[in-house]
Amino acid sequence: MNKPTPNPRPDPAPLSQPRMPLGRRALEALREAILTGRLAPGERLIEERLSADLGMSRVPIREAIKQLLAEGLAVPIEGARGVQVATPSADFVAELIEVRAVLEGLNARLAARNCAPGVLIQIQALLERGAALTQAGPPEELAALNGTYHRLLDEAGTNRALRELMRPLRERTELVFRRNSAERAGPDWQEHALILTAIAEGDEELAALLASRHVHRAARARLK
Amino acid sequence: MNKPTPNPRPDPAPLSQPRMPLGRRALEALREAILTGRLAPGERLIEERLSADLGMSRVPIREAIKQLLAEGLAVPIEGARGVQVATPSADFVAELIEVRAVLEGLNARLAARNCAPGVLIQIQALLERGAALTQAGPPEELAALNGTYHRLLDEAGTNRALRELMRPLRERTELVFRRNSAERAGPDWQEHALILTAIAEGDEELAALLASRHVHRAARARLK
DNA sequence: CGACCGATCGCTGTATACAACGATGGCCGA
DNA sequence: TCGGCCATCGTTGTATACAGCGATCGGTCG
Repeated sequence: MNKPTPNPRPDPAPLSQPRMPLGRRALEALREAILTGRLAPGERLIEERLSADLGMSRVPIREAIKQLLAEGLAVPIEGARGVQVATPSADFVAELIEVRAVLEGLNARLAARNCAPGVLIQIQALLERGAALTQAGPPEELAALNGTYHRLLDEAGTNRALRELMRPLRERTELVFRRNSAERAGPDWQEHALILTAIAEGDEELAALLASRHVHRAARARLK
Repeated sequence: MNKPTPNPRPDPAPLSQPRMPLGRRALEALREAILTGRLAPGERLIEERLSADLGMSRVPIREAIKQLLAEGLAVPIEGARGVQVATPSADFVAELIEVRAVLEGLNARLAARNCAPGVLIQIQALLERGAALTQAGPPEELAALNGTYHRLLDEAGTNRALRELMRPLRERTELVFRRNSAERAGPDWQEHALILTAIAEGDEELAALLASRHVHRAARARLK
């Protein structure tokens, strides 16, 4: 009964089902639960409870929670043991936005400088689909589209270090703005198109400025 | 009620904090080992071995290694299980520098805008001590001074989100540049003084520009 | 009736045990 | 002699067990 698998499975597994380590599955499950609000901000993350919910032992859960702490989606409970879903203060959100604006600006600048044309075309197509859905599209589809947009834009930036830093930043702001994101979708997509144009024309300065301003504007619009 | 400690207490090194959780102690020990080069870049991190070395079980070690992965000081081994100390390629270092330059620029800008005078005075004093040590000081003392400088500058920036991002970035570049850092100390300290002056005068633009350029220049000087 | 004090319990920190997977080296057959 | 297969082992993934700490609640004493 020899299972000859000398091949180191290059199968790009359909995320999170078959052969992925439990720790990673737990992480994705928890992250998704937090970002969709199924785990509300301030809610405590109890290892035992979560392990029962997800059908695994506490060990992978613990691992996932530690990762969430590193990403800033969860925070240690003030003055006690335990962890809860992050509830960033308004001050802290402002600080996050300031950093994110600068980094999105850098990313747009790098994209304008280095981006391969193929990626630009992909983004262009995505933007058109997004603009069409802006009016009547189901919210979760729009959110998914937004995620894809940012992933492509990261790729366009061609800076892995930057990519690593931006992902958690985006998730943290998403965690805060999730509720009021739908209504702002229209202006957002318009600005995205402008940024893309600047990138396509190789105008570093303009692309950086537009991207940076976009972050500030989008945040302000959702805060009032 | 006396403490019946059937627990064998092998703490011959009470130096590293009395009541700190083991996971944190492991993390600090490993981080320090990596940054000082006692764990060389490319060296594999074996849980069992490290747990024996540090006198604890694999669990806290595992936790620490996961954290190092999140910070980028360690990376998963390509195409196999296991983790090794990071060995950033020249390309990746360039990307790190680009990001760091932007963030140090932002930090200097924020410091110029918001910094409390008390912190400035502290940094001023530090710089003078550093300048004095530049010629003949022992290398590790200079390194410690440099660390203190950056911590104070972070505090001056008054942005926690930024602080969180910068620390691992600095450590990753430090990991690469460790060897050739001593000889560049002189010019570094001079530039530090210039940046501080700009901050003290509230000149955001200049402070940001100087800080950003300083990162690029220091990196270039260490790469040739 | 109120406040302090102690037992209980829920949860996390840590250790140990076991399973699974891949790598390595030796052995056998061609 | 060389190539392929098999046993073994090293290392990580996962589960379970236990200890310790803090919070909560009930009881007793002022």
